Amino acid sequence: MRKDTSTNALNEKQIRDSCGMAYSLNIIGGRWKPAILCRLSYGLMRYSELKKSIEGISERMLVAQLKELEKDKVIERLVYPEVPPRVEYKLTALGLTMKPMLAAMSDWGNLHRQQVNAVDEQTKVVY
Amino acid sequence: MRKDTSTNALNEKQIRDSCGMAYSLNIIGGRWKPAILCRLSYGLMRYSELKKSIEGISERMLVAQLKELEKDKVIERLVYPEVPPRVEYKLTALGLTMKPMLAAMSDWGNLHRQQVNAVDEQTKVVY
DNA sequence: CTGTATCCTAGCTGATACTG
DNA sequence: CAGTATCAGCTAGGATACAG
Repeated sequence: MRKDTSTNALNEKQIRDSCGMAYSLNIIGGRWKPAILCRLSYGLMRYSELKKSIEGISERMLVAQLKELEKDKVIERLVYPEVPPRVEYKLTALGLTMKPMLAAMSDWGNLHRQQVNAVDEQTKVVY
Repeated sequence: MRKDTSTNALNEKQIRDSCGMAYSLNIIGGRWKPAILCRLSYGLMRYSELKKSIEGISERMLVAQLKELEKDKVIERLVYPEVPPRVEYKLTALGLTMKPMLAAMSDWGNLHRQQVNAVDEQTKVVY
């Protein structure tokens, strides 16, 4: 394995890392999945709770994202055959393994957001 | 702070977490930024090296993503007024603080990808 | 070598209405 | 309550040619 040219040379590990990251993004990326996963990381919630808590999401998108997450086996759908119907969503065992990653992402985001606010806008804090 | 109803109740921390995560995704999300950040996390690279190492990316997208990352202050653009021109990209101090998050994401992705391969396809391993 | 400029497509996303 | 169905718009992304 040659040390190669002047600057940074590609190696297999970097390629794999990039693939892994892209793979994670495929699952947790997009506009709504972070919000869903974050909420479910605190415990199970039912459909209507998710819908109410995630401001601006349409039913169409909520259902679509939940389905994808279910397909990827990170969340689980629990249907109770009652009237009125009740459906709950929760992280699977695999989903729970994402918590460190999710935590790292929200931590960095919150920290950086604060810094940006502090530098650029001084007082503007939006939650 | 009431304990609220039957299942999981929203609280301020969850909202913030979700925002932080979405904020991170705004910066590192998309199809190409993970690949770029992963490579630069190992050290500086010049434009042509990035282009060559990231298979399938067009010049248009590479430039666009690099510009966004620069605007977000996570990478830095170093221009050497030479002939032929040379431009290098590297993580900023802020960009370096992302490394734990990036590592968490690539680790989880690689691990989960292996599991999926192991369960669903036995032998198929694509890098 | 390091980009711009132009045009084009596909799929994500939103709004709304409807159903078991 | 927990979804489906349909239509339409936007924008991220891709192909190609050109420029400093």
